[in-house]
Amino acid sequence: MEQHQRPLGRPRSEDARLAVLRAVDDMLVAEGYAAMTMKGIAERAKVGRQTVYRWWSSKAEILLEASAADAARELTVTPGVDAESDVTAFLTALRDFLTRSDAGLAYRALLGEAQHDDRVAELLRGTDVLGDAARACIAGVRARGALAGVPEAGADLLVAELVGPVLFQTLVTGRAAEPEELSGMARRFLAR
Amino acid sequence: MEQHQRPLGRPRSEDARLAVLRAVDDMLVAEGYAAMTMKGIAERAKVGRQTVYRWWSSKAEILLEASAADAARELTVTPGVDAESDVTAFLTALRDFLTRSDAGLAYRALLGEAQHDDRVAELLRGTDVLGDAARACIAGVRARGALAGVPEAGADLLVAELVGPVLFQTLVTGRAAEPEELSGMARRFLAR
DNA sequence: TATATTCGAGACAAGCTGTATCGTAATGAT
DNA sequence: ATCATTACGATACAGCTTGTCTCGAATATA
Repeated sequence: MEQHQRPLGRPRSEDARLAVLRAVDDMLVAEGYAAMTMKGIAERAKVGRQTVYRWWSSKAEILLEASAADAARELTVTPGVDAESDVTAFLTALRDFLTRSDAGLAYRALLGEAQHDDRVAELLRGTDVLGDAARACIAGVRARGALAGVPEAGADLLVAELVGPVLFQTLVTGRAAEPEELSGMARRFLAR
Repeated sequence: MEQHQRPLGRPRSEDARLAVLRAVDDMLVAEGYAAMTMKGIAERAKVGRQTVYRWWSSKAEILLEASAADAARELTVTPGVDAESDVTAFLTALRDFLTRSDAGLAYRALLGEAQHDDRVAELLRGTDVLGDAARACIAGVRARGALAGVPEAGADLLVAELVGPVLFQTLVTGRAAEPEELSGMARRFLAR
């Protein structure tokens, strides 16, 4: 009866996969998203061009795979002394992610591409790092008794009000929020 | 002494200029930003390719010129009965702009491009339609006596907290805010 | 008339795209 | 051991866009 637990033929090369992910990571920082090409990625990874196209259909897809894990890790905040400090810590992590981190640079590039490519938009909604991290933060402070008067129903709205201001500052003004601004946002967020 | 009030040589063709702006507007809706090319724009406008490059250096620049005036107009809100209704009206206009309007589609494409092209980022900050409109809204409600306890100093922060949530919903979740959500945002914004 | 600048049109080299094909390598089935 | 199947790196290929350059013609000023 033996069904193939492994598919037929030569197995996918893990070396090639990692080389491609690595190349994309490096090139994003070194040359920027716009200058990155599928051809350049293959050459930098020392990999056949067809091998890239076989497993990914766009540079956005590669970049997402290369940065999603880092993004989630950088946005995970360990609980502190109280709800307000937790929210402040999350907003600080969010600011650092969006303005300083390589994974954040990748996320911004992907979010940008999503604005004029529906396939990338879908892709990005499949792994909503920002939303997931924000929801985790909100669940944490709820477990502490904060936001008691706020119904669970409007969870998406809460996420938007928590993440939106910092996202706006990064995306449109290009300015990183100051610590006092972040703690102010956290205080007002919890005082609703 | 007669200094040239008009520069020497054949003057720029206004017909060609308008034809290019028109072509970009049409193509954005018909084919999307990604499919738009400088070559395609010139052909659609029935204009020489060099003529396009002579006056604009990228499709982003053309698109900004083609949509900035519409954007500013769509984000201008006439004062209503009180501060809260004014803010709600602004947020509603912002939502409609970002999710339904052609000019908003252009703005999202430009903001997206700005995330991986520094020249577009600079360009966009030169004419900050979202920020200007938000500041106008805030100045309006301040003239009504609202936000009295909030110092003028943190104006940028106010703009971010006003615009951020709706921008987040549009850009990352792709969802248009409900009217109750918008009025809730307006109420909380004024209650700080 | 002479000069200067723009116009539409198109040539041109360079680069990327996505697919196809080559011979080779690695794995499972018989 | 041999075969079938799939992935591998490498490369060729047509099609497209890019940005620059050139051409003759048009339209303005001096």
